[in-house]
Amino acid sequence: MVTLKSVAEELGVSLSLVSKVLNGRMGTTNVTPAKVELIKAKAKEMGYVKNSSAVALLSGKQDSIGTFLHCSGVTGSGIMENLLMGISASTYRHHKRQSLCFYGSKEEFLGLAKYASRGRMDGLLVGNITQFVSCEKLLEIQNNGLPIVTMYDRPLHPEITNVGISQVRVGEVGTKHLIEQGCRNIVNINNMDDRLEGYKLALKKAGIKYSKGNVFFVNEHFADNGYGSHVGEQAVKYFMENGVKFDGVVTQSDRETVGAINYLTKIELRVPEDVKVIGVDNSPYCEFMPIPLSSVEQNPGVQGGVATDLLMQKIDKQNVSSVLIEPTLVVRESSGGNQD
Amino acid sequence: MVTLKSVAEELGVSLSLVSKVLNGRMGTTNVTPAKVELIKAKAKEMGYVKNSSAVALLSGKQDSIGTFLHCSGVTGSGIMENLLMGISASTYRHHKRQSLCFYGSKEEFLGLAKYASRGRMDGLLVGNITQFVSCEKLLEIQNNGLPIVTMYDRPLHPEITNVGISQVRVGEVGTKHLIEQGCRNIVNINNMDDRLEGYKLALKKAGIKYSKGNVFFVNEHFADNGYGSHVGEQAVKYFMENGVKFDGVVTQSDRETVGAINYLTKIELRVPEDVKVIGVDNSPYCEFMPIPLSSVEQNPGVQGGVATDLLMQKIDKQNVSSVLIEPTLVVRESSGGNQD
DNA sequence: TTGTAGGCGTTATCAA
DNA sequence: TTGATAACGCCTACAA
Repeated sequence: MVTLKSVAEELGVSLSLVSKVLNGRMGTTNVTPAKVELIKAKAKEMGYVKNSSAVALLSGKQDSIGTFLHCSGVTGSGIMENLLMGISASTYRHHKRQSLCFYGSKEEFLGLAKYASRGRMDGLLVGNITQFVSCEKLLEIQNNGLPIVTMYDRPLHPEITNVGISQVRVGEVGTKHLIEQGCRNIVNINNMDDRLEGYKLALKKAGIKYSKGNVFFVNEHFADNGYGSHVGEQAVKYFMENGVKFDGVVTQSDRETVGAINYLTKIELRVPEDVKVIGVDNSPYCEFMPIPLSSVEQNPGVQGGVATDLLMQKIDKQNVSSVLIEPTLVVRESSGGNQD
Repeated sequence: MVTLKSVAEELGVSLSLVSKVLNGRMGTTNVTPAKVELIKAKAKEMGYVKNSSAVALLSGKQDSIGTFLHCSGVTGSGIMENLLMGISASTYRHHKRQSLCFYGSKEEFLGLAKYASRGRMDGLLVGNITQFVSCEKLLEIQNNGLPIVTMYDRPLHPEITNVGISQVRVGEVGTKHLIEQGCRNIVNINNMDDRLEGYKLALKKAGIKYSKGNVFFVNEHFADNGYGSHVGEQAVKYFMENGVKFDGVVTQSDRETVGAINYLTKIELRVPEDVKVIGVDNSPYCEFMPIPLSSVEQNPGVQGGVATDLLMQKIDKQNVSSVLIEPTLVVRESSGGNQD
């Protein structure tokens, strides 16, 4: 390994001179410019690179943040890719490195948690979905001096900074859009209280009465949390069989939207002419589906970036508080937005 | 920060004793079992975690590998997610950490390259697409003692170990499948020599004559490399307008498959009855499209895992050579596989 | 059975 | 203008 010492010996100068020259720390004095160039050239020639462990040991800073993500997520939605890109871009901006780990079970999470300390990283980002995370463990880690920022829908604990997506707004934005598109009987596929609240809010603001019969509560029909296309399909089927009249469907994922549209098409209802549909995630496939899908974009990239920025501030001992990211409406054909 | 020293002082014992106890290195001698427990308990109570910088400095091992990925990729295909999962799982198995960085330009790549050395990581994984990568730089890094494994279709250089996907096989597997499904006039959307070779190979093995007119060479029609749904659409349109008769289409992505099917549907050709279509990537949306898509899965997760395993071997000074991963056929309705 | 010393590569301070 | 030295936290060999 090429060290400062080896460069210095090669040139017959002292180690500390090489260090100063390479770091541009020569104080007010002048080293011979020729010597400076010589040293720099030699270091480059030998392929010298600073040993980050030594720097970290000395400075007490790792220049690295840890990222623990639950490995699931709605595959194909682009959420994880975008989240990672957002984190990566911010990390790069702050000249830090990112140490990424996935976990799939509580054991794996606790296994990772062992390494979460100042001796290994300057801060920790935890996110994707709350499953398997131990709030006590995170508090313990933070109390041991490692700043943490989580990326969940809502904060796990008042003392742990969180960057979430406003799920109330997710529900509201989609519903509001369909209302503006002329829908008056909007059904909702739901498995999240906040989104239901947003749905109700939008209806209320438009003076439309809320009816419980217009909501398909996923957990009453499926063991899992839904989000798959089969849920969209079943929900629409359920509404039809129960004689619920509707001209709009607010789903909770793009997959559900696909399922809903597949079923509507099968029973010869036209989208968006007869029924308008909007989903959540703005998945990449939205734009090239036979009927392009309108969707509420949750902006995971922004979430990752903001979370990283906040973590950097926390590392710098600044006070930060939890944040909610606003979702964005993306209008395409399934809600009658872009017909030509 | 909790250090060995602080634990030792708290207990009034020596630092080295704590070190020995926590590492289970007490040799043949016996420390009082009670004392061992006491030390362990105290360390846990104080939240002691080994300082990885200090260990790395001492051992010369970072216990960390770097991953440099180009940030593009076919969004929504799940390739990047799966690649990362594969790398992550293997990294975890080897008790290493993964330092992830994305780059989008040559400058960014070279910016990352500066940090690629033994003083920061034990090895380096580079992949996704070859764009902006400097082969000379990688060679320089490797010559400076950092083992590298790339994840590209083909090796950049004989001295840099590569884990690729056999693109010849990708072309062959899809074509062969359509032949087995009864197709005899198979057209091909193409922008990759290896896949074209695979396409020809499959035809040859089946005794079907290759005709250049059956291939839509993407670069003759588009400035970019294609892979989007518009390419599939245009390609099918092109074949129709040129009077090419076909009963099967081998595309080079699932997006192209969607575009092709969209166009075929528009001109009232039925998939898979009249025309069978197969794509590449086995993207998550394949299974819930109105017509579920058959696809050739490139197994990026396996690629990432194998690349990481090989890198670990390289780090251990073992000789390794480049590897090609076999693609896998996934049959669904678009090729007439799963009709019910 | 327990404690001490040296060194990993770097930087900052102080001395020459 | 340049060089020597201590310190960061840990581990290993060796001394007591």
